[in-house]
Amino acid sequence: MTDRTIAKPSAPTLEAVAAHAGVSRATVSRVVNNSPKVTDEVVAIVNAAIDELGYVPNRVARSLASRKTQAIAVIVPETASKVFDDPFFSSIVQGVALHLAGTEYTLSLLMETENSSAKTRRYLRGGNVDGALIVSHHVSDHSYTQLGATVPMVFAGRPLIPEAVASYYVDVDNVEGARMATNHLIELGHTRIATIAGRTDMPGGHDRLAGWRAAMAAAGLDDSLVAHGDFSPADGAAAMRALLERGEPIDAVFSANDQMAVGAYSAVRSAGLRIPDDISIVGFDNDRYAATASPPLTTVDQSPEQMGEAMAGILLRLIDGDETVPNATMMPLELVVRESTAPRR
Amino acid sequence: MTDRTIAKPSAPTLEAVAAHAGVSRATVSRVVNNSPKVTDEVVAIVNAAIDELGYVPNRVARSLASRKTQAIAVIVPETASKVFDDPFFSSIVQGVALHLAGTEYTLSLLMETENSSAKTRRYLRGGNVDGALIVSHHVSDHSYTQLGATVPMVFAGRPLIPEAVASYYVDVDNVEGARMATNHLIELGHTRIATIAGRTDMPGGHDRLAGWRAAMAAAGLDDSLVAHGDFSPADGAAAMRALLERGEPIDAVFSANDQMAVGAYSAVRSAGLRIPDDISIVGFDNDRYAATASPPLTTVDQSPEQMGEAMAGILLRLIDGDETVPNATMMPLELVVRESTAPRR
DNA sequence: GTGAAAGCGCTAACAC
DNA sequence: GTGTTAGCGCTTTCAC
Repeated sequence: MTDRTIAKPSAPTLEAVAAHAGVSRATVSRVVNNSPKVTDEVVAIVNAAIDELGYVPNRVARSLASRKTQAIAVIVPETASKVFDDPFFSSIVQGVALHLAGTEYTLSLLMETENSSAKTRRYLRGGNVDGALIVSHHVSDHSYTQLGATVPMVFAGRPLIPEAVASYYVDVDNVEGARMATNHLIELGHTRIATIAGRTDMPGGHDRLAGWRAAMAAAGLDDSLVAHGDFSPADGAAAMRALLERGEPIDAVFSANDQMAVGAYSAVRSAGLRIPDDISIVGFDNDRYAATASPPLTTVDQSPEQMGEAMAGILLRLIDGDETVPNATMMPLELVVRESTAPRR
Repeated sequence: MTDRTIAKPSAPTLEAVAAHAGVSRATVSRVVNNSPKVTDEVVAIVNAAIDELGYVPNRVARSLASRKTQAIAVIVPETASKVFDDPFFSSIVQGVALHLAGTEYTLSLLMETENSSAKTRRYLRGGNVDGALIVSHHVSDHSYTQLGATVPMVFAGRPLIPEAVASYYVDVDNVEGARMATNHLIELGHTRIATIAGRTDMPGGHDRLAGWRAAMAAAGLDDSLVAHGDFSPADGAAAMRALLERGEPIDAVFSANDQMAVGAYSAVRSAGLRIPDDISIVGFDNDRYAATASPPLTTVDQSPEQMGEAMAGILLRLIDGDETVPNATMMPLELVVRESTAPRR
């Protein structure tokens, strides 16, 4: 086999392969696309020609003709540093990458820059990709929804705006997760359970507070111990301090996310109290703050990586024209019990 | 004017704009591409038609005709989790994204998966992108070098294999950085300076050891205190332990990276010694381990973000056919003095 | 300055 | 099964 793969200046075209193999371009195209209706013999000849010439199909030409790009975009309307530092985002992208690895699709990562929203829209409408995944904490970014009619897309998280009802999204049942976390505390015998809630204008913040309320109500407990924060450790510390300063007894806390829970740790300690001996704490997210906290934080695991995988899977089905895809897909949530919670003394 | 912009299933084409504006397709194309040779009047008419129709050029068709994709790939032959967890990788990608934000280029992120090396090669040769950035710690991945003839590419880090001499890369002067770090220790009055070297089959490991040797030799100091590790904290601890067990006096240590330096911290303490009182330690990389270590680690900052920006800039010049781009571009290195180093007592 | 026409490299009917 | 013939939507000479 003359395997002379000399680096030619211009890549060989399908036409060159056809000539070399003595068949038509259509046949070469069929072979390249694994069409079943080609003689094994011809397939062999064509493949030999392909190898000999080192032919690689031009994806752009292919895309133009087939109207498929075999690429999807992951749009994260956040700065690059945020995207890489926030484990939620990075895990989702990881999940997407994982799912795509088993396919022929490639991934384009679009992050927000100054006013790149317009740039992103043009990108989406310019036929660069077959579909898009929108990942954001900000509800407002469901504004991309309108483009859903042009190109299939799947969102991470439930849309808050009503116009987006018809959009596709993958989410976790935050209400249920918060309920699980709170019930865990209740089962341990705690009765004075506070919550450090997040911003309620975000679906997650809103629903987690609702879940806590639901669990408290179901157990007939007082649900007045509420403080709010914006999901950062500093906010968690401040919220915990505020809770403690009320002077009312508190034997457990449910925090809307791990970062605030870890912030609460320091406030609890500054008050001379121990975790979990005096106060049990449960977080939400199971991010890296949770596992490395001391003591390790009991939390609700939402596996953003699985979420990313699910999003990619759904998008691909949408691209394939699957009409049976449900608008909402809920991911399972799991309580991870660690050492920050203990039975009431 | 019959301005019925009803949401058509298929996007308006350049042809539709031409018809709407009463000009030829060529003229519309010229307007879209800001050609100077079009009357202001005509430009206005065409732009009006574009707005009215909500026309967005199809990038794929454009790419096929112009033979430019306006996209570059960032290839990181590592698993997605590694890419996102290792600050070196994520910072480079951030830098690239930053640079690209000011251009019309988009970024495709390709991470390694099982046997995706072949997939990546096809991607590169398939005309998906105008150029590629290869970011890896593994020298072997300079194997992509051969493709450099097909599509422009820029590597992060100097190639170790000789065949790659003609490739483009951005790197830091590791020898100089190690020398700076070591000289800092020497200037503080230390004389028994050990080094925890990395793997010498990696350019960084090799050169940092060489820099330490050079500085020690220049100062006429003994350069026998050498231990090796594979860049992890555990390796750093083991290496430090080995150094200490020699029983020879040591008053300072230069570690080939921050992670090993932090590992050395624990070994030093287990031996009942204090940092920097008994032993001064300098790291390399200025990653997040360095800043959060206690005491904060004096280290050499290599700013991978700037490196990413530089790589993107160089690649774009290469794509533009700039013949004056040098093969090697060295990024400045800076010593960040923190509290892990102190004058000899 | 503007238009006509010829592709870019491939896929997709439609014949044979 | 295989070849023929049109395009996909745009850029780009080349005339005018």
